Order: sequence, then structure tokens, then C-alpha cells
Amino acid sequence: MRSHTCGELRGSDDGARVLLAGWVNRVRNMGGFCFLDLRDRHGMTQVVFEPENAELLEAAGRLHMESVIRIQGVVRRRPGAMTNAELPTGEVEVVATELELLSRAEVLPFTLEVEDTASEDLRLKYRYLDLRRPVKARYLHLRHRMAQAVRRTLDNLGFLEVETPVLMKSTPEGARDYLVPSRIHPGSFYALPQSPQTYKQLLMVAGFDRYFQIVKCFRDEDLRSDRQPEFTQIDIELSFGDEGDVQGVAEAVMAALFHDVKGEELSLPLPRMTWREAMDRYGVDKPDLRVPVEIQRLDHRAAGSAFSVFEQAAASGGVLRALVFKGLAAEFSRKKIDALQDYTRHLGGQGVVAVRWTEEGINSPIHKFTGEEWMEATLVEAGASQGDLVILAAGDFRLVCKLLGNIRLRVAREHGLVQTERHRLLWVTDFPMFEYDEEEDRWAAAHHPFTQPNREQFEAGVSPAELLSRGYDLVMDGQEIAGGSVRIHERDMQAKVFTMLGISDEEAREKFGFLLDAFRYGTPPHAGCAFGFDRLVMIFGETENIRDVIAFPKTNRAASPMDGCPGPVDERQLTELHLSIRGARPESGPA
RNA sequence: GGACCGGUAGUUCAAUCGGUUAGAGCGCCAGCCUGUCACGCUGGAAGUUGCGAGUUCGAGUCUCGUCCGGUCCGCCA
Repeated sequence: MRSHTCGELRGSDDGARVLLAGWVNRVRNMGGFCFLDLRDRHGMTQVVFEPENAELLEAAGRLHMESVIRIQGVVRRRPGAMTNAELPTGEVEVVATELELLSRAEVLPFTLEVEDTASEDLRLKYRYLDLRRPVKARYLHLRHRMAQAVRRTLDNLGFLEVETPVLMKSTPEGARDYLVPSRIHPGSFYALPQSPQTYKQLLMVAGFDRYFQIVKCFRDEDLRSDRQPEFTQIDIELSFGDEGDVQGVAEAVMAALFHDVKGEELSLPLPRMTWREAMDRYGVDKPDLRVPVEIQRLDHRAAGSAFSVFEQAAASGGVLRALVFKGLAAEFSRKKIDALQDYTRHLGGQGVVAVRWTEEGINSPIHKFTGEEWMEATLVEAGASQGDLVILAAGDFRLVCKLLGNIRLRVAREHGLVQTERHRLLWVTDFPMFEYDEEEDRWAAAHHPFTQPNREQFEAGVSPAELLSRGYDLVMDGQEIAGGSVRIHERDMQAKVFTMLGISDEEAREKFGFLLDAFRYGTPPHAGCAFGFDRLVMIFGETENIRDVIAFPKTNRAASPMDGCPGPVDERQLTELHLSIRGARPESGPA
């Protein structure tokens, strides 16, 4: 069909007879002759139609953009001034001798530009057109290269790729499941996996001591710019190893990606930081180390401030923390500070105290309570000096972390404080084992219920609030790109953790009996992790939008404007599945 | 579940304080053009202003509702 792609002809091919096929990117009809840019995913080549062949020239002039054609012709080196330095094929053009229209294109619903000019819903509805644009196609090329690098690396390290079921049992912990009704078992449902967690642990019991899988996972939760209902994990598990072994493998994967994709050597091992330290210094469990501003601890100064909010924080065991933005006092007008307060309330806080230290002195709304002396001493202790903007927040530890952690990033982004020259990776370790679930009034697993608690603490009977886990997250540029843990492999310990989670023996047997049973027959100590592959591609592809790195993504409301899913089904199908719909049925899909 | 932003020719946008026939670029159609590469020039067609109510002499513009897209909070072990 074709002898070359549209991206490979060079000056050295001068004189060759070639067959090219592709899409008409653009036609430039000069009257006496005409130029045509022929495009495929490999590149673009200029085709010339000359007056010697009037019939061909006329046919070329009639072509529509995005029609698919095949041409036969002769490669010709372009005259010096006519070369196009912007194109890899720019030294040559193909003089057409034959033209075949393979598929005529109608006028497109939007024009294919370099920039994202068309609205996102149109581009999603005609995703196959959006993907013709090289700027979009490049994300899928990148994704492919990264997937290959991961497979090659893990294969070389002795990992076995095993596929696990997509239809599985619904489990109580964690995200909302996508459910699939069973035809054969009336009233019963499969769940789509939120991750292959239990299967990979069972593979360890089965003796496959090094497993991996690049696998789709599903969570029926609301979407975000970095969250889709179906997404891909690089899932890894190994036996007879601990945190260090898993982290070493994950680091090897990252090093391979840096090498293959960016041509850079990643310096290993990556730094480690405890969860507590990350929260104290950055206010989040996934610190962006590219921002050179840290939270300052001023807890001991809260009592004695004479400002009721701070005093209250001190009295109730809360904290007083600060962010110091060097030299930004002058840039923060009343309006910008108000915007920051709005943002704080949006995050669920009551507000923060913004202090500007200018040439005229210290400007803050709480002077009248604290007095000049307390304020200046506090600012100095926080490391501030004249010209700085200081944000103070007091109260519950988690809330203060959330407010200052987010403000740190927001101000850094708005004022160009993010040092983007190089990526910053680190491991965050020693996470809390449990988090208190206010709604359900019980302790919930911070990672998942198979995570091994810190053994010393566990044996000493430390309270759930204090207990740390053997979980770890890999963080890159402020994003969690992988998370994992050393798993529980002892039946007794697993039973105790279930108890701490308020899961009864019966419930544990009902939901996880197969795993507990498996542990009775010889279980190797094991540990693992899973990468969020989509987010990884986002970072390497330098996009903020997860839809960019997925071939056919869903909208914010988990629908696909392209194929109209989800949509209603025939009554007959419902009957087969023993289902009836409560309330009115939709007449058509959401798109 | 909540907050905010957006929706006007095929498309991207404009339309002053609510006021005459809703404009422009790209695309499309017709014609011209021998070195373009976002070719150029001339002319033309193209609109349920997302949808539904309301206010008004008069609504693209104001109000309410609703649908769709996006960002964020909650949620996401």
C-alpha cells in the first residue's frame, strides 16, 4: 500500500519512486500548481502537483482536508531556499505522478490546530479526530514507550506478568465498587477491581515470588483533573522481601523511565522522609520539594499571644504554624489577601492570618490583640524579615496542615516559586496505620487492611491513634505516583487488625475468608506497591490533564460523549439479569 | 452532595447601560493565482444566542430553573 511513512523521506532519497498514504493536512493551491501536506502519525511530507499533469493537478485542488489519499511520485530534493527547516522531511518533496482518493472526508466538526482551540466536549465527542493532532498523539506514543520500559525492567529483574480477574468479589473497605450483575446467580454481583490487591497476595502464597501487571482498575468515585473512573496501575508484589526490596525495584523502574524517556540518570537511592516530618514541614503527605518554602512550627508561642484563636488552639492541644514568603509582602494587596481567605474557607478553614512586613512596619489584623512585641518576636522566630509575607494558622493539626500545605503550593505557583528545572522524588514512610472515620465512627485503614503495622508498636499494644504502618508512598513533584506496604502474612495479626477496624470475625470470614484461609497453608512474608501509571505519564508528558494520556477518557460525570455511555439497556437484558430499575428510566444516555 | 467558571454561524471569539438588520477570523462554496509551507486576492452562503420559564414596550445581555463541559471541596483503603 505504501513504500514509506510520511515522516521518513530525506534528501538522500532524492530520485526514489515512492508510494505514500495518509491524511490531507492542508492543500495550498497556487493555480498553476499546488502543494499538499500529507500526514500520518509518523510525520508530514510535502507533495507537489505540477502543471504537466493537468488532470492530476485539478483533482488535487478538489481534495478536502482530512481525506485519506495515496499518491505515487518521485522524491525530489527541494531547491535551497525552498527547504522547510521546521519539518524533518523538509529537504524534500514528492512530485506526484498518481493520486488515489481512498476516503473522502466531510467538513470536520472542528479544525485540527496545534493548540487546544476547540472546546473539550467537542474534542471528546470526536476523540478520534482530536487524536490525529500530533500534540495529542504524542501522549499515547509516550505512554507506549513508558509501558515498554516498565515491562523490560521488571522482566529483567525476574518479575512474572500475570493477569488477574476483572470480575471479582465486592469488598467493604475502600472506594465505591463498580458492580456487574450476575445472570446465572440472581441478585448477586461481581465487582470490578479497585486494584488486584488480594489476587497478588494470593499469587505470593502460590509461590510466584515476583509478580507484576500493568492493569486497569476501577473506582466509582467523583472525578478530578487527575482522576478517571478507570485507570491503570503498575502493580508489583514480591516475596521474601521488605520495604527496602520493594523500594529498590520501584527505584529501578523510575530510573529506567528517566533513562529511556528523558535520557537522564536518576540518582539513587531516593531520599526518605517520615509521614510526620512531611506533614510538619510541608503540610501534606506528598510534598512538592521543588517549592523552597517550608512550614514553620510556632506551637509554643500560641499560648501567650493574647489572640483568642491562637489561645484556644493552645488550650485544645492544637498547633500554630506559619509560612514565610520571602519578599512577597509588597505583592499582596488587600484583594489578593481576600482571595487567599476565600480559598482558605473553600478548604474548610475559618481563615488564616496574613501578615505583611513592609518598610512601614508590620501590618496585620491581629496586632491589637497580640501587641507589637509578640508579633515581631514570632515573625523573627519564623525566620521572617522586612519585605516578607507571613501566613499564620492555628488550630487542629490536620486542618492547619491542609490550609498551609495548600496555600504553600498556590502561592508558589502564582509567583513562580516552583523550581521546575529538575524533578524531585522521595519516599514517604511510617504512615499512620488508621484514620478515624467520623461518619462511621470507627477506625479505618489508612492504606488498606492488609498493611502490616509497625511490629514493635503492635507488640507493645500501642493505641490505634498512635500506631504506624509499614506503608510507603513514592512522591514525585508533589504527586503520589506509587504506594505500597509490607503486607500482613500471619493469620493472627490479620485477624487482630480486622478487629481493630471493627470488622467482626463473621464479616472477615465472609469478605476475606479466602485470603485468611490461604494464609493457613504456608505464606511467605511479602510486600509490594502499585504505581498510578496515568499520573506517571502525565508528569513525563508535562500535562495537568489525565484525559490527555488516556486514549478514550470519560468526562467529569463519568460519561463518554463519543459513544454515549453509560446508556440504558433493553428490558430483556434487565430481565435476564434479574434487575428492575427504581424510578424513571432514562430515555437515552447522558451524552 | 456543595462552590465557582463557561455555553452566541461548522469552529474560535465579539456584540457598550437591556435598544436599529447579532459581527469578525478560520473553515465551507464560487472564481483568480507558477514556489507555497497558517500561501495570497475577490465574492458568497452560513444563527432556535444550550434548553424552558419569568421581568420588560423590547432579552444574546437581567432573574429563576434545567442540561452539558471544566476546576475545586467532600469523596477517592
